[in-house]
Amino acid sequence: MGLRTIKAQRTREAIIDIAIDLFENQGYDQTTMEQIAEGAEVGISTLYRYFPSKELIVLAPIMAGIGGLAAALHARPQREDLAIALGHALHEVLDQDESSEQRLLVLRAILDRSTGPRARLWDLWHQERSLLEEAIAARTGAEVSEPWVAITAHTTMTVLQMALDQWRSEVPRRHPAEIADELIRVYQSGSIVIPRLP
Amino acid sequence: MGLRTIKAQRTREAIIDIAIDLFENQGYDQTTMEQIAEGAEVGISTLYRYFPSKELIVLAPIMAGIGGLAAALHARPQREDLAIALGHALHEVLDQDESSEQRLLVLRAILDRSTGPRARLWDLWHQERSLLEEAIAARTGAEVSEPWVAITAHTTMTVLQMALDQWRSEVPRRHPAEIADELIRVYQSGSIVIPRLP
DNA sequence: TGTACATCAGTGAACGCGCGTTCACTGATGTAC
DNA sequence: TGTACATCAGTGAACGCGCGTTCACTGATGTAC
Repeated sequence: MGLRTIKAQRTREAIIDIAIDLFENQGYDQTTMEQIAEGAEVGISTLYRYFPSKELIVLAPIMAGIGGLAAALHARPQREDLAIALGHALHEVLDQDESSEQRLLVLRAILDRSTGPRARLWDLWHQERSLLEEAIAARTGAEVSEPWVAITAHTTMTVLQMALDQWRSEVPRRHPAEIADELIRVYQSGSIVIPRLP
Repeated sequence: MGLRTIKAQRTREAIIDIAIDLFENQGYDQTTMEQIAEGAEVGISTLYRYFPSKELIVLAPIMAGIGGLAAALHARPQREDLAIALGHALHEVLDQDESSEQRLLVLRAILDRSTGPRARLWDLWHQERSLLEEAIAARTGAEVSEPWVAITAHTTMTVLQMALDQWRSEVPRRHPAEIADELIRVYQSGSIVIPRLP
């Protein structure tokens, strides 16, 4: 990697770091792009070279971590059973190193307090689910329109989401993947209450 | 109801009608509050008397229809089995008259094309799920933190969401509640693929 | 190793834009007597 | 039934604000020879 690229990465990191810092301390809405630029010691126009919008400064690092579930499924060997492959994919996405875990916590705390980006995050989740549906269909040869495909995708995303939610609220924290396993066991126990026909 | 109230409702309806019309024909982002005010023949400040933001003009009618699942559950008799009560609640929320169904279709089409309000809608869904968790916990005496409560709420919301998604894509359209019933049957058949422990 | 040129990160200043707020005001509707 | 007052929908015009865009430019890094 050339020096130019390294410097560019440093700038990008600097922007994210200072932005998260400001968002955390004075709130997302109260932080202006001007302040971020000032803090990162770059011009405002440089900000927009790296991030097309203010929202994406917060969301990019989150999606780098959480997104990619569909990709993880694609990467599993073809002959592997779908349910098992989904389990592996979940684990891969939930395996984060310590430092990104810390950052994730801060980011989610910021999002909880700012509707705009939080809502945008849900939108990205929905896009990811859509991708997952396609990946499931592609792997099994099923049509995306078949109900079970959507149900499987929904359920998998639910496990992912619940695992992270649970993980955030725990003290002391277990590993997210561990929590996901527990949830999967609850599902498999068959004791789930779901709506019944009236 | 007094004349004053009636007139106010008319104004509110006029605003929504013209706004939806404009959003549909020229796009949400391309429509300004000024145009809406002009079309509804009121001042801009009047707009903000009825809707705190541009987004809520689109979302208010949607949430009036879809929201209220938690409330519907609360309204079910206490002694009724939870699963059955959830089934009823779903039906009540999905039972719409013909005209609101039509409007719902237009609204969702608008949302599909405009990230901002669509994302906000997901956020409202999440809030509704949160309310549903509380309602479930309250009814059963369970703690909100118990995993099965969250799973049940998630699953119920999923059925609701999938029913509406499926309904939107069908030609000819069945009744949404009918589709929900079919989904419930798929769930109960036990043939759902969910992630398995690796 | 040096030179000439290409590429690209970063600049900075100006600007358009539309959302949402504010406020003192008008006039119709509602109510108390 | 009439009068005096209270309430509240609607006005309109001005404004703050910050996001995102634009563009011609600089200077460091990269590359071809």
